[in-house]
Amino acid sequence: MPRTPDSIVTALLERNARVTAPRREIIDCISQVPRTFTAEDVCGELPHIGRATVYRTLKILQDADIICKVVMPGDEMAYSVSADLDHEPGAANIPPHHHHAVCTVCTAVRYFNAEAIERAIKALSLSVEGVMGEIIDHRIEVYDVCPRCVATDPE
Amino acid sequence: MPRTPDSIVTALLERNARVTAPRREIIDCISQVPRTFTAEDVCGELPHIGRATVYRTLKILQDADIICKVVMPGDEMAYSVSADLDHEPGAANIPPHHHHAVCTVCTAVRYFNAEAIERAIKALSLSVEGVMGEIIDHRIEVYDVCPRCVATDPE
DNA sequence: TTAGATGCAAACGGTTTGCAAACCA
DNA sequence: TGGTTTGCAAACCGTTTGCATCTAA
Repeated sequence: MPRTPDSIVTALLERNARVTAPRREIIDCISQVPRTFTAEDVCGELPHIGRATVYRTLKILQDADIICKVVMPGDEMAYSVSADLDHEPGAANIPPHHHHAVCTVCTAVRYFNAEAIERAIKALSLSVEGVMGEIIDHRIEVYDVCPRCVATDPE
Repeated sequence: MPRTPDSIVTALLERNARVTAPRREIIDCISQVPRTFTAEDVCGELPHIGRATVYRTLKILQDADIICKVVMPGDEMAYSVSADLDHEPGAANIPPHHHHAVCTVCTAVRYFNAEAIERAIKALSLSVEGVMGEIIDHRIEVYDVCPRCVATDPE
């Protein structure tokens, strides 16, 4: 379930942040595509909005877990609109633990959380004797060619 | 098996890169500690070496898989000296697939490659129906408190 | 009405580049 | 000796900040 502009506006209001015209435009801009983007991308799309406003707005959205950073194949960072998982039953306001699959062709990001991987990482602390200490957190990025790009690409 | 300055020098020579005095100093500097570092850190430690030289040398070392980038807990990138796995039997010149465990206290990086995790990620493409396409690569960062810091820290 | 948000321009920090001098193989 | 590498300084690029103006609540 992708983020709709409305759900983002609601999330902003819940955090007592004002919903201004520039913010609405930025929200519409980034929720139109499932691909990763940078602050500079948004500035390019919305040249009439001040750079500072774009950067400040993206920071707010990141703090609100509406967008998050993903590591791209070349080690650069980019933003991605988070999946709309916030209102799932039982999740309260804690953003659920998740990982990213990034398409190496179109940069579309999909979210997943595989129990098997979580279990394997927990088991790590035991298996690699003396190497791993107390595991606190982890980050996983999977790079793939997404189903749509697999279907499109001739080879 | 951590990287020794000598093994790094050898790796440079193999790539037909000259081993100059500044490069030696940089190599000694970064192989002295197991912690992550930035270009700026090296510039701070070796102020008599030009910034450009530091940046250029680190880029060469990265291209040679002697150092690599790791994602820190706050999403920033930092360098880490790679484990000296290049000359393992059968590995030829292909740098072996590995992942990072980063200590959230002292930033010490350790390397691991758990088969269980690799298998779990391969299984992903089947388990999350229609979400994952052709998996090309992946990146895992585990954040922990390393054994040494666990032993040191009072709580 | 007013705390909060905007836009501009300037400052900032990290990184890259051009080029003459210095150096390693 | 000749092709690399260095160091400096300037350029560059993405990001942040100060401040006067504007605006959503």
